[in-house]
Amino acid sequence: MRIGELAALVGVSTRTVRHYHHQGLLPEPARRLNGYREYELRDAVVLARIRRLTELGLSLDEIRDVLADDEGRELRDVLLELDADLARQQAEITTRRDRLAALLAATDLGPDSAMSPALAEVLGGLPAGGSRFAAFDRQVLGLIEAAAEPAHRDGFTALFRPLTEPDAVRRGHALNARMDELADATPDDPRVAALAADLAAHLPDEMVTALVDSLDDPDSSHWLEVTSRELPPAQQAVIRSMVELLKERG
Amino acid sequence: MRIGELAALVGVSTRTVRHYHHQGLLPEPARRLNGYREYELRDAVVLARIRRLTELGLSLDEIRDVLADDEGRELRDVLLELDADLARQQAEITTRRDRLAALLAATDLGPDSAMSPALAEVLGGLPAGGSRFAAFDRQVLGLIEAAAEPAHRDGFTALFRPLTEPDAVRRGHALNARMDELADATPDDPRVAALAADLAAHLPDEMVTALVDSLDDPDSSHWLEVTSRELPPAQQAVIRSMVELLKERG
DNA sequence: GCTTGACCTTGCCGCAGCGTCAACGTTTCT
DNA sequence: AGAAACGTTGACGCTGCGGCAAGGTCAAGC
Repeated sequence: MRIGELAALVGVSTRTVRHYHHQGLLPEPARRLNGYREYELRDAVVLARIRRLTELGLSLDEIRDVLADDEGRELRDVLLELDADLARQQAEITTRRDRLAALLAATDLGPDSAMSPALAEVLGGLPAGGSRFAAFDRQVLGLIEAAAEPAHRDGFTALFRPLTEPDAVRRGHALNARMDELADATPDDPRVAALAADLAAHLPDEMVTALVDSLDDPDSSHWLEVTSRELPPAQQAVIRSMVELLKERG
Repeated sequence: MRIGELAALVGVSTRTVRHYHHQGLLPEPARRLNGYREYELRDAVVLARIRRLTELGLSLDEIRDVLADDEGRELRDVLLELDADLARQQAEITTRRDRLAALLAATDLGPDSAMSPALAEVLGGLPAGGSRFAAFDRQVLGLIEAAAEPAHRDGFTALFRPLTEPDAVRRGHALNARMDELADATPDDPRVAALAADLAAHLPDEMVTALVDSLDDPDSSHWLEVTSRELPPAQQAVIRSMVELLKERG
């Protein structure tokens, strides 16, 4: 048998057969005088076994090990491990499809497409008008939703609750406006402390504890610092001051 | 923000961020005087969106298209297509796990590990003794099981039925022995025609039709020729003769 | 004898999505 | 001043082959 016949017999390409030779999976057969490889039925049997194992999802390395260890319990171990891996993949795909479905449902509703339904609702409550600070809110909320660890997500989302709860939208509008007014102020402006106090006052206790817990993690406090870094100084001062107040409460 | 901060914020490596720049997914930000990239919050938001889409399973190319087409129905189309793809993958993994389970169950039973339970049973019925031809049977059955198209599998497996059915094992033993006797005979030996007739006589009609159908396909008849090629001439003659008899019956 | 076409040979590039050096400059802390 | 921890570009490595290049070989038909 020449390589083309072997390949057709088993249902692979000649390129695949040569690849298996190169990887040491299938031993190189004898050559004819002209250099052609000359296969026997045994080679086809081995090749077919290799194919069956690859179709099950084993890597070529694993198959080489299995074939080398000559039919022992090695195969069982590899197969069990593979099954566990496949189970993991199944669960992963299910998760992804669930998120996809949620995302598709959200795109049917509104333009805030690439976010979770919960966040889209929150953003819908944010005043869309000319507030500069509301735009900042949106960016940070989007980041938290997409990137923060789930453990910290609740704490940080809490920071924005006073601006976004349904019966607080108008109050949130006012708070954002007061932030906007501080764009050109200095950090020692008296309105800074006043606004920080008002923001802190609107946070319910359980959210404060979640937030304070998050801030214990150095990664998270760095998160807060980096995101607020491009705000004007007075606005940064508001946030720092508010966080201090919350830490005292927690 | 420098690249390390950005990466930590979103939860990726700096290598990943640079890779996205290189692929045109994330625009290159302004540089500081020393050449360092200087990021803003907007970049983190975009990066986080890219991550969410990759985690859903979109390719970087697709994500680039989606981001470019700026939130249109493009996204919906891609997501729907992706969901279909994931559904396909799920089905595929389920199939593989089913086969894995069958294979694991088989390895619990006997040493003929990498074959289906049905085939393992058949092989168990084959005489294991010194018959050279029985060894050939094993090889070809293994090949058929693993490699032949399912459509042709039944036809070819049929060829071996007379040797392997439970109440025919002893007869099979005899037939194999008669094949062995022909190892050094010439194709015109009278025992060739006799053995071919006996083999053909033991095939039930429905198997004959399946086999003859398979032989209409040029691929399949080539299959038969290649596998028998390394047999001694008289044994090849038996098979050719038997196939002729079967064609007349079908 | 010559061409044509279907085989075969080796060898190297390409793919996706980064990880992982290498070889070097910058900033920051001590 | 030196070390640690950043940053820069660039190039190779991984999987499982597909595809191409640049030939050599062989059977059939003119």
